Formats: sequence, structure tokens, C-alpha cells
Amino acid sequence: MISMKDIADRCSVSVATVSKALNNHSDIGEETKRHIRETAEKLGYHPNSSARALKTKRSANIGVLFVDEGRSGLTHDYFAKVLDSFKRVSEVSGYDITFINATSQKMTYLEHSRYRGVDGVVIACVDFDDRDVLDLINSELPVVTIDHVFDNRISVVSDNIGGMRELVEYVHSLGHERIAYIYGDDTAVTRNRVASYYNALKDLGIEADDNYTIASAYRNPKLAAKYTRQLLELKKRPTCILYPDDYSAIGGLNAIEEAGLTVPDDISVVGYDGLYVSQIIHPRLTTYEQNSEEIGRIAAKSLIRLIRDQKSTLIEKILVPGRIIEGASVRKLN
Amino acid sequence: MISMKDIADRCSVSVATVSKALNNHSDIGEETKRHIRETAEKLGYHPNSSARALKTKRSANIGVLFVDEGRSGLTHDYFAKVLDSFKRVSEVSGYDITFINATSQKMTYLEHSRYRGVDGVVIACVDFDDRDVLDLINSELPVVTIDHVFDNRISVVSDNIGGMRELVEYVHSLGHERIAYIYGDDTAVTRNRVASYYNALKDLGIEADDNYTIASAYRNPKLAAKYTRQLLELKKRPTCILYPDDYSAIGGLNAIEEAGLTVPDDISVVGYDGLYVSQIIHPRLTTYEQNSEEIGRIAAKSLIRLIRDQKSTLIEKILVPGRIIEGASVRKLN
DNA sequence: TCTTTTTACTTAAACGATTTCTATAATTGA
DNA sequence: TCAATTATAGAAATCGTTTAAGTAAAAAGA
Repeated sequence: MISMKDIADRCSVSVATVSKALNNHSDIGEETKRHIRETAEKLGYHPNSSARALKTKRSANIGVLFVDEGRSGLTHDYFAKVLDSFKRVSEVSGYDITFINATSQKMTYLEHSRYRGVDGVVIACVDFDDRDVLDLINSELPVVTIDHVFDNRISVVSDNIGGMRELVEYVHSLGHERIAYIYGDDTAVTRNRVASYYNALKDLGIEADDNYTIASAYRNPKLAAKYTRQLLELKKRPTCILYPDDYSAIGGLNAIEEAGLTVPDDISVVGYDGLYVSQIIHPRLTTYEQNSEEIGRIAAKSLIRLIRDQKSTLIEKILVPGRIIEGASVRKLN
Repeated sequence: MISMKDIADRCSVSVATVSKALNNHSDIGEETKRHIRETAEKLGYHPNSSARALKTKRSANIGVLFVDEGRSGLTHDYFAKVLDSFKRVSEVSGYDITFINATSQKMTYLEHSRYRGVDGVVIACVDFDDRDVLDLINSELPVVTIDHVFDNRISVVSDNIGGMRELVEYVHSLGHERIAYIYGDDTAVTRNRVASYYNALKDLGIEADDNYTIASAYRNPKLAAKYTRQLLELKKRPTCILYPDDYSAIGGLNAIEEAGLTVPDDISVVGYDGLYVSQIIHPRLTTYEQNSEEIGRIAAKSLIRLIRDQKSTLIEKILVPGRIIEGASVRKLN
């Protein structure tokens, strides 16, 4: 490996001069800088990130902490999209990402973050009550949280409240009044969505039917199918069912078809997430697409800003709206 | 941050002793070791990975290089599963992972790898002819490749040849003889599958029909639908169509249904990959599930073995078989 | 011309660990 | 009892980089 020492020797200057030349300090002559840079280029020099990090306390590395209900990790569609976007933006700014996990060497999240010397951490997590997560959030590290708001941190959240309201208002505008909602695991996200569902109904002057709201789980088509059958058996069957996510909606679709009914003619179905697959199945799902790309992008930009300028805004809540994808799974009632 | 210096002071010993005690060297007394370890524990000491890496040239970090046809990155289902598995196994062994990209600071893959001082690299890539990829493969770094074989490296490959043959033989065993194959982008993986398709047909005594093989793309349901329609228009229509992946198969399903035909009654459909979604749609897709979990696991184990014991096997090809998932999209012909 | 300022570098310490070599004390052997 | 061995620990160098402080020469000011 080529080090600054090699360049220094070759250029007959000191290592310090090489360092300053490459970092464009003002106390090095232009001619010297040029020569050093050219030599560095010619020798194929690249800095050693460990040495630099050791000295400067900056690693150009961002920690990513993600734990979801099902420990699905990278295979979680929504998170994968958010992370992919986060990663792209970070990379352009010269940051690499490191996954923070509690597995390795029995370190807590915070310990792992310090061990790797990450410059900041982005947290997308189901369990924000976890002691270790809280320790990280209350640490001195720059932190941005996704889909959860802390009063001392920057957070980027998908507009679940607005999204749910939009969906309810949308199906209502198509004539639906008996709108059921099968919702996901008990998390902050879910609570927001459920509350928004009730509020939207109320504002539309629709009385909520207790039989119409059912606690299910995320990404569990089997369970969703089961509760769908339960809804279908009601004397006063809903005309439209909202699901916690697209997978669950697919489970619902299947249950409905198996019951000999047709979507959307007999009953309407609405997903959530706007996954790629929701738009290639038949019928195309009407769903609420979370802007995962934007969420990742903003989270990265915010975190990097925070890292580079520690004086910048420390507390902020950025709401990222999504949009309804009008598929073919909701029928207009006359 | 607590450093060895702090522990040394607290225990009235030298830093060298602390280092040796924590690393369990034999020239430190048991009592001293115990005391130092307890103090380290009490102070919440954890090593600084940069300092350690700088000195030892080992970072406990593994580089991951992945580039697919569509630059889908982390949102690529198959890769996400492989990587997730790879990551879990690595973490248990104390390794973190770092994505190698060419974006950051105009470094090549190899330069980026050295910059971060990764101990080894796993490569899953579509374009193994890329100059930069080859530089990395021919470097001094421990490398394991996924789904591509190099004669100087360890590779873990999904058994595309076996998989394709199994599928052909399977549908043939159900009575199909007119088996079409819409295949993906031109890559080594694709070439293997196509060759295996032809070989299997030949071995079964079936003459290949040129109209039955069509070059399409991966994860492109629209294109798959288009070619499906093309197949449906043939005078001698195939009874079964194999697709490059599950998404494409879904595109095929739609095209077939739109043509007023039913799967599997009128025509059978076979996917590839065994994605989660393929098993929740209707009809459940008959598909070949690649053992992505195992591939990631083996790749991680092999790479870590290689890193820890540079003398261990340097060249090896590990074939990972998958399995047919019998869905409901293939009909038994009588 | 002599002092002051500026320019352009160099020296040396530091970051936090590891490791080789050295030193001392305790133990063993004869 | 004295030399040789063993056990335990410390000193110091080192990894590659950054940076505060120092220095010499050149330029500017008077």
C-alpha cells in the first residue's frame, strides 16, 4: 500500500507537507501542491481510512440500525427501499454505511457505534422502547430516526396519518361507507394509522363499526386472509377493506376469491406501501405508496448536514407524504 | 471514550499489559488478567477498531460488491436474501460489512476496498468482465464470488444448471412436451440456464422449437407479458412456459388471463426464484426456489475461513442446489 | 539597511492499539 | 549457594495520518 511516506520520499518533502498538500491547506505552495498531487495520482495513492479516523475522529462512516417486527432485515421491502436510497445519497457524499447490530461481540448498539467510530447513526426500528435503542438516541452521536419521533432528535417520517386519511377519503369519494380496516402489529406507526382512520371516518360523518377494525400483523397474508373471511361473514359486510400492507392485501384478495367473490365488483381492497409487486398482480392493487426513496434521501441529507455542521438544527420532524396509486381493486359504488 | 490508557492508569500497569491481558497473552499473570478484565468491563471499555486496524491490518470488516442489471441494489429480492444471510453469519463471527462502490471519491472497487481496509470481499455481480471487477478479483485480497466461477477463486453458485434441468424434467413428467422458455438478460447465469434447458430437452428426446425460446429480461413483467402474447399466437402453442424469474412469470400470468385463458388449465406457467410473493398470489406459482439463505451462509463461512487461514483452500466451486416449489400453476396433462 | 511580516516548509506529538525486545524477580536445578 | 530458567511486566517502536508549533528564507515596510 502506498502511503504518504512514499509520496514524501518521492517528492523530497515531509509527510506533513504531503498531508497538507492533499488536503489543500493554504500554507503549501501551489507548485508543490501540484507536484505532490500528481505524484499521488501516479502512485495510485489513497488514504488509509483507519489512520485518518484514528487521528481525526471522523470515519466517513454512517451507522444503520434497523430492527423490524419479523427480524426480516434486508429482506423487508420498505426498509430495503429506504436504505437503498439512503445508501446512494450517502455514497455520493463520501460516506459508507455500516450496520449496527447487537450480535457482534456482545456490544450494545451504542458500543458498536463507538467501536466502529461512525460519524452518525440512522435508526429505523420497531422497538423504540428498547433500552439499547434509547441509549443510542440519547447519546452524543448525531442521530436521525425514521418513522418515529423523538423530541430531541431529527426524524423523518412517512406521513401515515395523512396517508390513511387520504385512503379513507378516497374510497369514500367512490361511494364506500362500510370501510373495514385490518391493521398491523402494535407500533407507533400502526397507532397513527388507526387513529387517522377513525378521525377520517368521523370527519366524513361515518360511524365506526367495531366489527370493522381488526388487529392483524404486517406482512402476514395468512392472517389477513383469516380476518378477511371473518369480515365476509358479517351480516353487514363491508364494501371495502383496508389492509396494513400490500402482502396482507394479497392475502385478502385470495380469501375473497376463494369465497367466490370478485374484487372489485363484490368488494374493494386497498393495500399500503405501493410495492412493485402490487402493481403487477391482477387486479392491480389500489394502495398508498410511501415515498421510501424520498425518506431515505432526506434522512441521509439531514444526517450528513448534522454531522458536518453540529450547530445545525438538532430537532426537526420532517413529514414525507406518499401518494395513492389508483389500481383496479376498488370499485366506484353508485 | 475509554481507552487502554484509562484501564492501565486505573490498574497501575502499562498499556502493553492491558493489551496483552485483554488479548489473553500467556505472559501476563492470571490475577492481573482478571483485574484488568474486570476494570475494562466496569469502565465499559471497547476497542477502537480504527486503531486496531491500523496496527494489525485487520479490520473485521468485509466488503460487499453487488451490481445487478438494473442497478436495483438492495431492492433486488434475490440479492437482498443472499446478503441478509451473509450479513447475519458474518456478524456472529464478529465481522461487519461495508458496501464497496465506485461512487465515492472516484475510487475503483479495489481502491475502495483498500481504503476501508476490508479483510475480504464478496462479489455478486452481473458484469464480471468489468475491468474494475477483474482488478479486484485478481488482487491479493481474499475474495469469494457468488454465481460466477473464476478459476483462481472460491465461488458459491446457485445450481442454475441443475435447477433448470429439474424444472424441465418436472414439467415433462407431468406430460408437457411443448415447453417454451422466456429467458433473462445475457449473463453467465442466463447462459447456463439456457444451455441446461436445451440439454434437458435433448435428453428427454424432445426437439427444441426455435419459436419457444425468447430472450427477455429479468424482473420485467411487461416484457414477459409481451413475449407471452407472442407465444400464445403461435399455431402450435406451448403447453408450458418457463420464465426467467417470478416477476416475469406474474407478467406472463396476466397476459394469459387477459387473453381469456386460464392458468394452469389452458397453459402452465413456471417461475424462478421462489420469492415470497410467488407463494401468496393466485394461482400459487410453481417455481424453482434458489437457496439464497444457504448461498449467503456458505459464502460468509468460506470467506471468513479464507480470511482467518490464508493457507486454506484458495480455489473451490460450491454448488448450492435449490428445490422445486410445486405451486398450482402447472397442470398435469393426460 | 534593518526590522517585521509573510510564505513555505519541517519537526514532533498525537490518535489507540499491538508487538518485539528488554528487564526484573521468582523459581528451579545442581 | 550460585547459575540457569521461568514468569511477569514494562519500554519503546510502529501503523498512517493530522496538526500545532517552530523555523528559515523571502518579501515588505520604514
